[in-house]
Amino acid sequence: MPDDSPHEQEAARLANLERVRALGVYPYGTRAEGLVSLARARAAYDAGADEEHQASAKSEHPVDNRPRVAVAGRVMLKRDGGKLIWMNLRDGSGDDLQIAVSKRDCADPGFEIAKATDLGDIVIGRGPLMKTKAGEVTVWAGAFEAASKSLTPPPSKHTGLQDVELRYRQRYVDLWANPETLRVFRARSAVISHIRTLMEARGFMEVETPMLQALPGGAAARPFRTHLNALDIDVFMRIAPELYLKRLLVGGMGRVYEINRNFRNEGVDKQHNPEFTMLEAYEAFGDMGTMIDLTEHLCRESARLVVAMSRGADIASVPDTDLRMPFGEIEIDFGSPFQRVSYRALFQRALGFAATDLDRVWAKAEELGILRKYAKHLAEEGRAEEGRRATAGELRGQVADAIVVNEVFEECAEPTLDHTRPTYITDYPSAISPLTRPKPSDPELADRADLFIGGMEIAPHYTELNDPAVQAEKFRQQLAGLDDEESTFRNFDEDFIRALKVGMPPAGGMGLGVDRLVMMLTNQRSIRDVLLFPFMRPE
RNA sequence: GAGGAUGUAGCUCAGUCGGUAGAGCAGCGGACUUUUAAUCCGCGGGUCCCGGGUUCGAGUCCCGGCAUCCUCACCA
Repeated sequence: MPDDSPHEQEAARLANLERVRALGVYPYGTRAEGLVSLARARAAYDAGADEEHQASAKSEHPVDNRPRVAVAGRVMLKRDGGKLIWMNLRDGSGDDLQIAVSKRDCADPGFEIAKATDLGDIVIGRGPLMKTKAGEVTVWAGAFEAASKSLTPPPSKHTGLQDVELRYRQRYVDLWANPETLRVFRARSAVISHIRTLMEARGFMEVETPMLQALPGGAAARPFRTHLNALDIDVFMRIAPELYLKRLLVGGMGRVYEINRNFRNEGVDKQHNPEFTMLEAYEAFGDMGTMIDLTEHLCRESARLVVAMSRGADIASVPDTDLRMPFGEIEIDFGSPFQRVSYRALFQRALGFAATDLDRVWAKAEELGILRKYAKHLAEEGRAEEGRRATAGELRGQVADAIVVNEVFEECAEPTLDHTRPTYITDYPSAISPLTRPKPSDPELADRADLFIGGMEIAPHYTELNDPAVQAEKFRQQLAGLDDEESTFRNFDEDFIRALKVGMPPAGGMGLGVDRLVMMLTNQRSIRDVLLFPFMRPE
């Protein structure tokens, strides 16, 4: 009798669970020996079938020496033909494989277990590989075992799991129901592993620095605050590892890198998750230029890896000309040399006047409405008359020119970059680069370059500041410009200055947004699609 | 923070003008030893996101709320 409770489908599965138990079989399986992935099983057929077993079939006394395998997988499809049951299994190898359970050929109680198998169950099949009339490689089960029960009905076998929210919240279903999801995360894992290999090959040592910090620094961002009970003090999740990695340079570690999470208490959108993965690297006696070479190398070789994976080909066989990665409506060219343009040149090209032409910059800022938020800030701080918007003339002098130049730059110049060509913007203004060494030839400019790919900022590169006096002064300037809320967690890092006084070698540094790079390489428009468990509001 | 869209069966989705809640797959019963989204016969399954309101009557209209997505703002 059909169960008319709301949990009809679960009840049916529980009934099948009991059918398996009644056979004297534990439905949730045990350790299993000799299993091969479905992809390897298929490969075993291709390798073994042509030579051995076909040679045997043609001989006078054919023996059944078809390759025998043991496979495990989740049941995606089931076609019960009465005394012969067909199923399609899926595992994490990125392949599906068909299995047939015949009443005649399968050892007891395998056939009865197969009868009681529901879509979504995990099963084990052992037997020879064969090809059906239609040419499909199939495990002809001599034994069939239950490995785990799925009490929950699976998503549609046609469409998979489409609901975006469910895909993020129930990634454990998304991963096996939607092959594309598994593809993205296999690529992500391989890229990060490959980056480690590339970094080690260049002599960089991986380190781990504090994620729980008493004094969050190294970037301009609001931190998460938490509490350390043992000492009864507030501590912070790190916003960047930079100040600790530089301490390691002082200590004599010449080339260090860290791949780990940063936490920033800010907006959540398609490009920002509260926690995200960053590669940060520092090279003693390098500079911005060596770092630029490094990120270009890492990005290009990561692209090569992803292309090789998609082809099932060797990484060395993929030429630079094939590194055109689809991203939405465009293709991003990772194979050609990355382009370079200076901050001021890009500004001039996009705006039609120089970044140093401050009258026109301020006028443009006012035209764009950029000044409004500063007027609001000033009003909130009581530095301007309340209820009235300060004019550009009044704001000028209270807001740094470089900040306004940069607002105009980000609004008007950055979007004009060719999204199909990864591009370094070089020679940023020193005033907005507090941890970077000013250029000796022009102290107004910093030895800093930012890599943009597909319209997204992927990585900044710096020639690091190692003069403790200059660094201390820049810290002071930065703190002076902060409002009350920010200054409660932004402090002058005395120990970092003390470390610089010990002497840090000249160095290049960079930070690469790993999630964003993976987005580019896997054609995902949202950072949530490259994070296994993106942050979600609690249900 | 503002605006827009979405929320209906386990999954994917229809639902017209306000008038008894629909389909495919999944599920249940039956048949079937080479099927490929198996097929054939039969059957059951609903907090229409939540809470109010209008109405004789609300999945549908109105108000409030929640969640997700998109755009913008904020934010390196």
